[in-house]
Amino acid sequence: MASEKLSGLSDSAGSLNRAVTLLTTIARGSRQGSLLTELVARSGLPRPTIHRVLDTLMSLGWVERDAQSARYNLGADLAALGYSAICRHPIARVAETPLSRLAENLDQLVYLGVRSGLDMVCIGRYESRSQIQIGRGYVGMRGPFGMSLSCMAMFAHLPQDEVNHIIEANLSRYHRIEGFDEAGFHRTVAEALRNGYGTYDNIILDRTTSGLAIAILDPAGYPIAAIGTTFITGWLDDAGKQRCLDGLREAASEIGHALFIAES
Amino acid sequence: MASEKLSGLSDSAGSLNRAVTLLTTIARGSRQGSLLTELVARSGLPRPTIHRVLDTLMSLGWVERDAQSARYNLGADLAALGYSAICRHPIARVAETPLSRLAENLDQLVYLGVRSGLDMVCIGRYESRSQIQIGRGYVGMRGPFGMSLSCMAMFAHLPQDEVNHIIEANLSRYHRIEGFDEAGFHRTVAEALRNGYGTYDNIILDRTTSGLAIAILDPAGYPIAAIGTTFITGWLDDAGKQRCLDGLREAASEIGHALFIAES
DNA sequence: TTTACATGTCCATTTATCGGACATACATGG
DNA sequence: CCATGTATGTCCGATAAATGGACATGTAAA
Repeated sequence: MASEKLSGLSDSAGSLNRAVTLLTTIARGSRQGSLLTELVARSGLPRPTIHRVLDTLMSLGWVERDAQSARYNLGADLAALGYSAICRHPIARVAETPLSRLAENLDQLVYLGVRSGLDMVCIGRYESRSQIQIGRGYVGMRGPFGMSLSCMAMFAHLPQDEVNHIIEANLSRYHRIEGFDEAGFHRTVAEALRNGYGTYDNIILDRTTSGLAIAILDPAGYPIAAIGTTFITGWLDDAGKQRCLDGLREAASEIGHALFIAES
Repeated sequence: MASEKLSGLSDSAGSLNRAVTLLTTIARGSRQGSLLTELVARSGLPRPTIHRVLDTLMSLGWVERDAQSARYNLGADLAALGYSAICRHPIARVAETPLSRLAENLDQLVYLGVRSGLDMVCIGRYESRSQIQIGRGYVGMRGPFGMSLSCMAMFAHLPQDEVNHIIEANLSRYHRIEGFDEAGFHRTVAEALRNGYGTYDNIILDRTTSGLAIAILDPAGYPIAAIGTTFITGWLDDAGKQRCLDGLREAASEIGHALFIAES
């Protein structure tokens, strides 16, 4: 248990790496923040080191600590920097219109997600007018890459090596999730690779919802994001699923064009 | 010239401080990113150090470099972390509804901004249905604190020491802005302190627009954000301005309540 | 060719990081 | 009341990393 490497790449630059590892670990935790002990367990770093780095990060405003709960959380200055970083990566802005429209047309919840290292981050959630919204994801939610619908769509376009590497590196994290079914997971991944899009039926976290997802590709064919939609299992027949797929494909293509053709 | 201290607080923890300074410097620059030389001039750090730290930040995905322009910019992984940081600071989410409504009621552009150290960061822009949108600000824009409308409203609620410190520390940055009028600036600040809200008439950057702003306070009375609205100078009479102020006050109070009373 | 500018790299010196070990605080329970 | 477990705070010598002056390269203008 514990002691994963978060980066997966470089090992240079000590304290900065430690800081990034810690911030990522906090981001992976609950929205209420994390206790120091939890960070020790999840990051695998020595406790005094975490303590020291967190002090530095707090003095920089990148980490805050709730007075009551003593939980560490991402700080306001990091959020402020986040706004600047986000506005230079226009994917969410470009996706806003087509995905809001799609959610309305399908009358279903639509998600937009990107990969960040070994994680999947939800960067958009578009609700329909229906009272019933299937899904508990929220913008900013971060989980192990592979555990959400959109990941399946991206697996279908990632090089096989990369898929294997991600799954292998994240397997211990998958197993920490209650009700994880490894055989079912591998079947779902294989199906995604075969279909070229992501499907999601009664696997992993949720036994009553299904979903479909399509990747957004850069000009080289590499998946940079994915959009997915969820519904209650059995509520859509094949024609309904096809309508979802068509809508997702159209939106993905529209977003890809806006990103790579309209750019400068 | 150049060589400002960005932090203003701590001097411990070498490389991490350097990294944060650099990221902030990049965020302060144009949306297209910054050349290494520009970062040298604006950050005041030695060039080899910047070069090295940027390499590290690039290996972490926190900084990217455009192949053509050779400009450094905030990276995708920093943006992803930004989503997580932002969703733990619910101000923008809470502000969405009241400020969209306000923009519609006033039929004017409404901004939401927060302070981050010596900078002001725009974290919300709410457009009316009018074809005429007065203002070039965008979400993620970062500038020296004191140069925008919302800062005036926050000055009115900051301790005098802090006001003086910010202005003194930023004065050289103000002067770098074309057309900066120091006397007019000080008059505007004094007026904000007297009124308790921010006004903005023909000063600083823009000679044709005016604005009004109100701070959002935490329970201790400390300003955590500000909302402002802009219009063409002379287009509003005193009654119109009063209507703006009332709307801003109401929205500020609503956001403050949602943040601090509804919270757990 | 010369001058100027932006960037890339080296490496001896300096300095901060590292983390095991120890200390504190506060529950719970026998 | 003390033993036990758990979460956190701090010290400090050994170690490893950051530092930045100096030099090198590539490129465009004079």
